[in-house]
Amino acid sequence: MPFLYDSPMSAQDQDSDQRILHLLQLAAHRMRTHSDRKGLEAAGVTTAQAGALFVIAGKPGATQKEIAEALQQRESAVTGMITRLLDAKLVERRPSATDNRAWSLHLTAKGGKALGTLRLVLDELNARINEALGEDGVKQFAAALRAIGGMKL
Amino acid sequence: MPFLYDSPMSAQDQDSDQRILHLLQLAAHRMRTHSDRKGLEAAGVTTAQAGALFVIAGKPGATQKEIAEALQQRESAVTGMITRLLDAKLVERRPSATDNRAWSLHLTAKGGKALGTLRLVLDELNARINEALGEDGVKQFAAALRAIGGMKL
DNA sequence: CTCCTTTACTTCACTAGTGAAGTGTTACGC
DNA sequence: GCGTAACACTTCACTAGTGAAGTAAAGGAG
Repeated sequence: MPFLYDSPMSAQDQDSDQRILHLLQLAAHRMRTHSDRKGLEAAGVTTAQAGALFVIAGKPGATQKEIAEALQQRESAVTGMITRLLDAKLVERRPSATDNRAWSLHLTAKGGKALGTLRLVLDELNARINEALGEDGVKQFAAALRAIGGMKL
Repeated sequence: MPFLYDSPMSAQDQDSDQRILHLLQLAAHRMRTHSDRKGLEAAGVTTAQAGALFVIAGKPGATQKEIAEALQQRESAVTGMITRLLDAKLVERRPSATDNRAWSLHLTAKGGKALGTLRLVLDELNARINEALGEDGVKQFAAALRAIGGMKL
């Protein structure tokens, strides 16, 4: 029955054909849950929390607005995140010296230590990705991700 | 001052050096929120819901276990998702004919229609990605995502 | 100086996921 | 057959995000 071969794209192939979009979500989700597990067991910190800690470490005194911009999220998401980080004593905040609406955020000693541990965990995972994709592969992959990040929507 | 050029990686570069991992999360999150907005306005359906609908469309009668496997999630996540899809009348379920523990899931007419609309939205976004990365770029990108999806963890 | 708009943050209701613990079926091994 | 292990699904507490609406401080333009 030759007709079967005339349409090699069977139903499930076309349907999983959210294509790149779906592959991207799947890969990101897989990496995220894995690094969540590793981060929690090694430093008691999730991937999302690590993101905020990295931003604050890179810019001590950062405001929530700045964190929201760096992580490409709404400020309401950052409010929630910072609340959890304050509860966990990983971060502390004081009123901004120059703007009474804003907070000035800083890592605690505990936060700095957690970040150090986290870095090892993430470096290890990044190394595995490097290994899987190869030197050039990683560069092209990063360029593609940046291109998607820079797409006008 | 030549020394400035000796260490081009300044503090914030190293800190955002969760590297590929972070870029991947950022790009995935950006695409997701965008397609959530588009999907909601065009078909009243989110990206995550679209995922489940695609699986069911590709395999009518699918069980929640099968959906969880296809989407690489826990079954508890699928319970929640299906509950919302049932509430929205996009999906219906009957007891499995062969296993009294399992449900047999099917799209409703409304679900099928929503999926059709969704496909257009996602195709459009995929097309924009194709445009941004180029023919070859997309192939390499997809290969990289698959490699990451297939990494042993 | 006053009005008005913008801005930094908060709150709320909701979607979406994890992971652990629990319920009830099914499927074996003997 | 019968007990027990594996399995399909559910529930719960929690993290993490959106988007809309609200509060109070900041910063002009007149």
